[in-house]
Amino acid sequence: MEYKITERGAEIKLNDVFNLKNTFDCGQCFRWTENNDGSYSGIVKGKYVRVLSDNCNIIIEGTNEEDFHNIWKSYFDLDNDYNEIRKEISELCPKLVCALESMDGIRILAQEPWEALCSFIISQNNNIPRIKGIVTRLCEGFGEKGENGYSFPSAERIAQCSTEELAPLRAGFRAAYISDAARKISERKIVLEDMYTMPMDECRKKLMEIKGVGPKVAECTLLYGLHRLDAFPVDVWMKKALSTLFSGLRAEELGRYAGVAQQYIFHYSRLNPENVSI
DNA sequence: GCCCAGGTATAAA
DNA sequence: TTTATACATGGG
Repeated sequence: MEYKITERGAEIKLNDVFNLKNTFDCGQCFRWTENNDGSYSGIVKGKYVRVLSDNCNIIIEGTNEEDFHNIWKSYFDLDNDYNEIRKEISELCPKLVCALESMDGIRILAQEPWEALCSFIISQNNNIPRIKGIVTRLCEGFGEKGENGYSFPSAERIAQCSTEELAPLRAGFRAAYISDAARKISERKIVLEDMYTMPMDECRKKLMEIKGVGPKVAECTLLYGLHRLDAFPVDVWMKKALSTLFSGLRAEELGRYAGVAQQYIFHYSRLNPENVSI
């Protein structure tokens, strides 16, 4: 990865392709919006940027040297070469080559842990447009207002909210889960940042102490919020895809990049729904 | 109206 | 330990 910081922002040359649409609209995040020209805008840690991509060349518009190093380099996983990751996955599991080739340029974002946890609690039994709506109302209602939009509200802020205050989110039964998560995080009964290095089984167990967090939400939090690329969210679709499209493939076969593989499997199964049903 | 949405808590087999 | 049902809401 090479880069230079200009007046415009960070201009980066990668070894692998960065496909914005596949990355931002694949269901791993809910707060990036596409602009008319195909670029995307979003806010992370209260900082707004616009991202443009031309295959391996990307521009993070509106950032500076400091934020590039402290936020964007890790957020966009720029130090990982996804050609290398795909190569490792395909050597470990040749069955997946069709999936790896089906969707070029996906990256697994390193989102903020609390935002990921909260977002995936909201995602349960829900669809992406409505998840985005709830997350937007959460930010506009309780986040900090900046020049170009709102930040994601802290767990401390949400923990202060009564049931009535959360009602405008129209999150349904998930509102109580959001409250419980916010309380446990703000009281430090659960410390998400510890989970960057904790053994996976401990992380899962700890996360599932939160009401409304089951195996799926726990894995999503670990994969997308703590960048644990070995996490492996399994839902109904994944179960079906593993047993049909990939003839009995097991998660344990996928190694340290299981989470990346999972993203490709999910996409491939969505592209070929007729081959997924049992 | 009816069905479903990358689930989970709860109560029953 | 496994299997059924309710859960709030809104878009198709």
